[in-house]
Amino acid sequence: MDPASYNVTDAELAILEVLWQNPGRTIGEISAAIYPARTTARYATVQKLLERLEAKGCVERDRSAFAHLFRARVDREQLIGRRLQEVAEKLCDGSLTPLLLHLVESTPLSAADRARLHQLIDSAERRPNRPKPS
Amino acid sequence: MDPASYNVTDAELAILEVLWQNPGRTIGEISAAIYPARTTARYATVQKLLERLEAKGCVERDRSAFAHLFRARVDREQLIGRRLQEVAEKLCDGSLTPLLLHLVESTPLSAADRARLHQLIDSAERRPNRPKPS
DNA sequence: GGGATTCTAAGACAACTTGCCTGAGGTGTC
DNA sequence: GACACCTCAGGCAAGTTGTCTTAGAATCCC
Repeated sequence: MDPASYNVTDAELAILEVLWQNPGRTIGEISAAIYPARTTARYATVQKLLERLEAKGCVERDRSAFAHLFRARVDREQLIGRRLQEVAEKLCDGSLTPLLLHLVESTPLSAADRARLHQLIDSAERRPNRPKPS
Repeated sequence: MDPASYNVTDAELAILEVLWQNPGRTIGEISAAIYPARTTARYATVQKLLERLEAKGCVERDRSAFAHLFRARVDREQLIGRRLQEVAEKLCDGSLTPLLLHLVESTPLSAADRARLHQLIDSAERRPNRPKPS
């Protein structure tokens, strides 16, 4: 697995969900948030998953304290972007546009959604390159 | 693997690509299209992949002839839809709308793309349910 | 009709992934 | 110094994935 590939498994994602809501937690805290009973085995499982997440660049570890503190280095939007990119590469020759068209055709949209989309498309006109998510 | 899950691997996708372009082919023909040299081993590999694709409901087999004829039962759009659904379920609580918003914000669009999107969004208003892809 | 070719069917296989766990030791705290 | 909690290193079973082997049957061609 090359670094920064953000190829996150289900169990790893569960940990990221915890870190997104509570940044800077120890293994013990994360383990307690996911599993009700705090056993040594569960603890080690979380540890291993965090180790893999760190190797993938999805999590950073603060080793200054005795109990290391973990923090997510990727947010949900980045993961979404990565997954969409993968789908595009495998099925659409790398282009995201077919995905976009597919979603517009197949997603039921509220009036508010439609209005927001119109607005976003127009603002994209003035912003041809990737925007910062503010 | 439950049927109709459309969980297609890379090697299986390569076979579907062949079948999309040439419907109703034998294993030998598919094998020749993917691998230049037609060895027994490569033949058996294609055979196994087709067997798995059939189990997933992605391919149908016509056993009436001596050499079975294979045909894709899913098209590219269905695969795209399935993958997008998976991403939505894992990262967006099952809703496709966040994916759509993400793509509109991050995909560089041509003027023609934007015009087409505006039109599709408006036509979606009159068609709240899933359309047939004609 | 017999040999070569092509086919089906069944299964073995290694490499990898994924989620989980064990054990051996360090560190802090009362 | 006993106890709780921590790190680190590694093992493991089950599943996935792409590949290959083998055995035997149908077909083709001279």
